Amino acid sequence: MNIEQHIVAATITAVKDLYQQEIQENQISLQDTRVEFEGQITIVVFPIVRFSKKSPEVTAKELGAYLVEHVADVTGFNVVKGFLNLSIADPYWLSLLNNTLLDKDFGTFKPNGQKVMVEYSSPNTNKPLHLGHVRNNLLGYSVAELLKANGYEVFKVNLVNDRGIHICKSMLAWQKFGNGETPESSGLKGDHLVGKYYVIFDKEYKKEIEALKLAGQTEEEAKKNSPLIKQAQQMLLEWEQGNAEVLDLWKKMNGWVYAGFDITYKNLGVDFDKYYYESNTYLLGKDTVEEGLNKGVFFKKPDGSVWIDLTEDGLDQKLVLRADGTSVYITQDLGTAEMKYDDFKMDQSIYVVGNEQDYHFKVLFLILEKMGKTWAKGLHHLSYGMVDLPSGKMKSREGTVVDADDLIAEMVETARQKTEALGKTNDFSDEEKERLYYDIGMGALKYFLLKVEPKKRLLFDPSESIDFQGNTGPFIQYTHARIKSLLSKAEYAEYSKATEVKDLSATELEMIMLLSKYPSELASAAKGYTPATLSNYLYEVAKMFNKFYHEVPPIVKEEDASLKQHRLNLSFITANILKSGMKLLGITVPERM
RNA sequence: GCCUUGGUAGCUCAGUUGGAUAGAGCAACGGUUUUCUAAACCGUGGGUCAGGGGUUCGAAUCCCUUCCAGGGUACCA
Repeated sequence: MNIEQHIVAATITAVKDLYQQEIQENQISLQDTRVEFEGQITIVVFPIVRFSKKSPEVTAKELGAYLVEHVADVTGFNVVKGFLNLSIADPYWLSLLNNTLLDKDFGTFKPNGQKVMVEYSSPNTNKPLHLGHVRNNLLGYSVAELLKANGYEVFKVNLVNDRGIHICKSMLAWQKFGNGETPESSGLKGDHLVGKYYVIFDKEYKKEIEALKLAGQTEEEAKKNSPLIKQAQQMLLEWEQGNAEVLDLWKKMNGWVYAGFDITYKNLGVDFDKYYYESNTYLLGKDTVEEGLNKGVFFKKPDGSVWIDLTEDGLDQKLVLRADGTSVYITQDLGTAEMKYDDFKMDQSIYVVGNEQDYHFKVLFLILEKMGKTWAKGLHHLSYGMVDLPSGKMKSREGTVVDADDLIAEMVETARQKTEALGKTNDFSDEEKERLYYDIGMGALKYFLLKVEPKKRLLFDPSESIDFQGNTGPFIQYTHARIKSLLSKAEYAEYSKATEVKDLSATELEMIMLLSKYPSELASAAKGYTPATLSNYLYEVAKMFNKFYHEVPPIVKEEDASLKQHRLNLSFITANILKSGMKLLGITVPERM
């Protein structure tokens, strides 16, 4: 039992002894004591007043006296309005540091036997990745790692959208205007080359629409009648019929894209346990529709189209199969969900997809539940906000996107400039330097994106570079490197208890309290599927260490061996938390920088 | 129209099951290096928590309402 649990238990018996009343555990509210008051743990007494039938101040005083008498580590108290501030003796915190924080298993969780799938990235193979995809990838990766750290068995899955009319657009444009251009001949990364033709298609398509409009057609007619769009549709049809020429082109161009994606994924540091391809799954779901019809979950309209009526759930009627028997988006998602479950039998399945699809997933999950799929309750849409530019939305077709590869290169370059300006890497080898600039640049980028709550939209201004100071990745990386340097200068070999230490400074005490929260931070980050809370926690830890480091005399020169060991122990656990926590964000912390 | 998510300092963001005087960073201004890495530390200024109403001992947080912004809205994904 930790001190909080002792206090809660003692408060329950106190209410019994003092007021002859039964209070429930969840009615007792504990919080950290604000720094301006004495004490470490505060009981909010307002909820207890209805049991004591006395004023908040009197209740607090009686309870405080009771706790000092009955709980060993509570050594004093003071009352400010309705708040009972408890002082906990230093030996308790020292023992917490020596026995809990420095335990080898601190901050780790045992396997919990649960399986969870995280589907993320899920790119289209007609264009390169942009900043929006970067947010998706980092979020998915980090959430997967967080779940792993919490004891789940995790499967990372990438469902690649490799077919459809948009893919045919790139293919058609390349065929017509490409003159056989290849990544080799152009020097372009494969995904960028394909993306170039996607943009060309759109440009030519718009030209045709304009021409048709001049010839008297409406916008709508022109969009339908443009020869290019008709050819693209024809190509899609041929693809579905297995036309060898079309399939060859499709394979060739997708191959270019995958080679490009591999590089971007590697730079982002993300990985997958399994890839699914829509070219293999797009026909799935028709059996599910049949099953739903038999179960009476769906109904057929006179034209033959199949629907579900969700009006009783506050939603609309939703089409699940076209009258001609072909699939819509949700048809294949129904089938794919089933297939994924058959493959992995997971307890939870998380879809990392932007908030523009909130409605789609609400419907998808509801349908599966109505069909009686027991696993449907484990499905979760991790919805995140769009990344906007000051000018508004990013649009691939119009070229107003922040390209992922460009951004990564810029971040690394900025890291190089800033680091060299500080002159700290003069004794680094070239290889070490490159590695460091990459780690710092990516640290800045990843932290920038992950520290914001997923569901909030995110504003990125390309004209302002991402910070390297303050609440940033590099600040935390720097703090880690600083500790590592300290430990090595002090020839800190390994942890041993510093039993002679009797007193703690205010900052040391605060540090111990903060560090002890690491496991619960990991748990709540995983529970809420949000790396943002962990990010902000790690920032607090780094900030606290820098304060400690600054106000304490040089530890390396400390003559009191036990005090020195104690301070190094504190530094050591701080570095461990920063390193392992940042790793869950996908960020590498350098040993020196 | 309807559904949904947001709105907190000049900017970017925190803010726990409702708890004490709403916090950080950036930007601005001032200070700190004969002391273990100054990507750091300390300080100053900066707020109608979008507006209004309600519930409560207590509301940025819960409820109602208005405004603003994003997203969705029956055969795109």
